[in-house]
Amino acid sequence: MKSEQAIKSKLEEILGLKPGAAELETPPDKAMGDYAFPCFKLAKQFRKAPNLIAAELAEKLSESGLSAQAAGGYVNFRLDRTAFAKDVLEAYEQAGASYGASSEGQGRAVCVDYSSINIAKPFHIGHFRTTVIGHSLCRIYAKLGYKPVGINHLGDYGTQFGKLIVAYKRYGDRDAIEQNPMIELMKIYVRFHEEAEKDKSLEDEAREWFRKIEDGDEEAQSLFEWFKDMTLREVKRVYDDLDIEFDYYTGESFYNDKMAPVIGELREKGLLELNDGASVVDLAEYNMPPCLILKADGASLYATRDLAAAIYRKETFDFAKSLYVVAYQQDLHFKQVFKVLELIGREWAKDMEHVSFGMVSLEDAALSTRKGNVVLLVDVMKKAVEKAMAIIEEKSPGLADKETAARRVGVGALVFDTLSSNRIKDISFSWDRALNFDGETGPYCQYTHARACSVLAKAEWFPNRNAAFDKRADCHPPLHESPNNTVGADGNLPVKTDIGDNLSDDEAFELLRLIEEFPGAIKEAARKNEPFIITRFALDIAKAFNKFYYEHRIMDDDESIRTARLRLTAATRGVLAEALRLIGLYAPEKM
RNA sequence: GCGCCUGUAGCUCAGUCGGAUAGAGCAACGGCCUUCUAAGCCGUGGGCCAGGGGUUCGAAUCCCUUCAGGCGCGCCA
Repeated sequence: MKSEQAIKSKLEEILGLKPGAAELETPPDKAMGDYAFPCFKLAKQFRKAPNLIAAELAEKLSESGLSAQAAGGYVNFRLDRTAFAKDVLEAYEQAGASYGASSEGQGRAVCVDYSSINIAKPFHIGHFRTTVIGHSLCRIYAKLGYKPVGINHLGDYGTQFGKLIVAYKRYGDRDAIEQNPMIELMKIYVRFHEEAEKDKSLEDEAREWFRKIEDGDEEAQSLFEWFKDMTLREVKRVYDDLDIEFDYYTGESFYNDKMAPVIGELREKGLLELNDGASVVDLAEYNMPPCLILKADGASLYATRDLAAAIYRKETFDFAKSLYVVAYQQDLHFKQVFKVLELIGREWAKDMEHVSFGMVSLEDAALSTRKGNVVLLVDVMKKAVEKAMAIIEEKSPGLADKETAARRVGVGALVFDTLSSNRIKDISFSWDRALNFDGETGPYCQYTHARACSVLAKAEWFPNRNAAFDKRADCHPPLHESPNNTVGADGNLPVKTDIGDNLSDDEAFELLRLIEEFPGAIKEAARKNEPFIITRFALDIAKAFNKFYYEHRIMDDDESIRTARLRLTAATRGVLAEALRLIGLYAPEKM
């Protein structure tokens, strides 16, 4: 029996079930078989004990040449591993760069609103989650044939900037701020809040300055632009290290002149009602508090801006999906916004999704810029890279371009750590965990990749070995830049060798099974908007490879064994590199 | 008060559509480098799946309920 699908079809045929009805499971112990079919549900239908059904089924299946065995109420199957190995490797080698890719997106846009930093606020570890989740989703959707549109919805609007100007004019030192913008701006911002406790007039002053920004006052405007420039300059360094590029930096202020139509439409459709002077959309019918659209003084609010932004994005990109990678504190806000869109007849409201995630806390205290209780991302990155460098100096002193390797491994550890549990879970930031390079970590996966590369290099099997490759020898590029189905760029290596039963051992089989599962894992990650599925996959395949590597000598003296194992190594390496790329990690060739 | 989310090993977390004996990593302890990278591999110990009821042949998983924690609930974003 070659594949899971073939087993299912046969079962359905014998039992007279409709296609797709038979579900297979994986037995708890490999010795039992590769797939299992539980017969308990059939007991009622056939009025027979499950173990009897299993026994009869196993007999019938065996008659038709399958390796089926009854065990209690289960029928266990063993695959024809030789044929399976051939199928999986050929599928991979044929697809090459596009293995796991699909065209289901048909080039349609998926808007991903993520990272969305605040101007003049430091990039702290709390922002890291939205940044890496959003980035990974962009790559996953691109893999499935969508066109991701990465939007950094800047927090560039609000009285906070009035406060900052007041703080700057009172306590700011231009040179100090130029030297170390985010830290210094944070300091004066914190000081503003301390002083404002004592002197309420500061708040009024701040509101006045904010009004001046909006009115286009020259001094206010230029100060604001200065804050914005410094923030973007600093944050782009972080994005460079993470290999992130945004398509748009259209922030909140971008929608200032785009809210009138939607407000008008709400009013026209009779959805807007006055309540204590404010204009709201009542959502009691949907078990939600009212959605505030306009303040009593007529000013717009957060929701107003998001409604305008949603409509703008639909009109501009005609998205298939529009995602908001924002912490779960805003669950209600997005529910309200989506509902209001539905109420004004935007049927595409169903295509919007709040990709919410848990809070990041610091030693049991919430992160708060205002209180100055932050861990800056640049500091964490710096420490991680230093640690990676120290390990490289110790273990691979001869490595070329150690700086790049250290940066990729150090940053990779942080990204991987952030993507290594379900989005919804809260995270308590821990230096120990973030800087751990052992066990289920990014460096572990990267190390495994480098190990595989090392074997392939030794066999002179490295894909695409050429001058360009040598220049970037520190770090392997994504799979799509380096299709490794071109095994033997030297042109003298056999690709279509007969695998025979050289890959029928448990360790090779586990790897083949994972390679086969990769395309499904990508789809599931997209369906759930959960990059963690890919993180888990990367760990699984890395573990399986290390086990394989330990149990079997890849560079065996026997040529047919060696070739088969090298093909498996090449495929594993390619899939692992691609999995890492999908969650935003580089896969170094050496480390 | 109301709503949403979370609760699995000392710690951090997996656990698919309800399936066989609940799995990893960290930390602790003990093994494995003259063979392809030891950032690795193997082993040992560690569990009332928060508690209680129910549905089911079968529940960590579904339903009800209690408890604990987090978040949100009109003029911030």
